[in-house]
Amino acid sequence: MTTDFDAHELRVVVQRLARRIRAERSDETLSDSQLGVLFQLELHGERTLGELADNERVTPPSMTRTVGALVEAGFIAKETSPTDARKVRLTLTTAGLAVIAETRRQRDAWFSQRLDELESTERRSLEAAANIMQKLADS
Amino acid sequence: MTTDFDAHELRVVVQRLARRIRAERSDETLSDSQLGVLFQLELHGERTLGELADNERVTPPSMTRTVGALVEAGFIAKETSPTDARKVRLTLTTAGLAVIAETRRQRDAWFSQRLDELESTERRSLEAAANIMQKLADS
DNA sequence: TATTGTTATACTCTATAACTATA
DNA sequence: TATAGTTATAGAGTATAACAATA
Repeated sequence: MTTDFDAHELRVVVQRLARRIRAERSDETLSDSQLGVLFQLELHGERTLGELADNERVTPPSMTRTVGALVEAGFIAKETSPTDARKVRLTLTTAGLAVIAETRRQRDAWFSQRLDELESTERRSLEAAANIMQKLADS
Repeated sequence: MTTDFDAHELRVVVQRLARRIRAERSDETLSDSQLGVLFQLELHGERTLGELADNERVTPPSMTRTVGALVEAGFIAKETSPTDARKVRLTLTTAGLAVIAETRRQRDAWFSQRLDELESTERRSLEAAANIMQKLADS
């Protein structure tokens, strides 16, 4: 079919672009797993340790360690759940919110700049493709 | 401007899709760094240890270890450079070529399947965007 | 002397197994 | 008994520092 194109080529370019974006993070104070936890908490407001471990696909012992570092750094708060004393309730602190905002700002900065350099038709192409890629990522 | 859209949204979806593709690799016998070396050797034919370390952005001691594992597994061959005895010349073996082909096949399989489920207009959108993303990744 | 790669050692992140506290 | 989380311990992967071999 004439409209078909190479799945391989698209896959590779998506992975390459993701690596390029990732390399742009200049502030290296937090590991990927630590950032993942902060973004989870931003999304959900509060989470238990087990929920975070499931979401990030790591084991509970790993999450205990990751959470411990974030508590020590002052980015998240940890307290026993009021309804079930086995559980721990984790929430973002003000400092945690700030570090998320700053990380996002850094990551977006490079990308925004590149987008600004494109033709408007190219931006529209990307906008249309973004929705389709969202579907692919969710499947 | 009405044609502008959120750089943040596009960045996130690219990263999410890349993670999704990556998660699809079912054969977990090789680490990411090991696979990176094999793909480098496929691209360049032969490399020295230092060249591989630079390309993969790791230190020479790390690359010594990675290369050692690949030599032991039989995927690459290691010999002293004929022109400079300080250097080691690394090349792919037949088994190395095979494992690259299989990895690529696995990664493409999931993605091809998802693309087949799209409308042809959606595929055309992605095709157009792929070229633009290539430019972005190269910038 | 400078360069290429290796060895020694340590740190980070992750895992499994065994344990404690609570339901 | 089952569940939530922690502690003990080990295995990858990476780094810096010190070293050996070669240019």
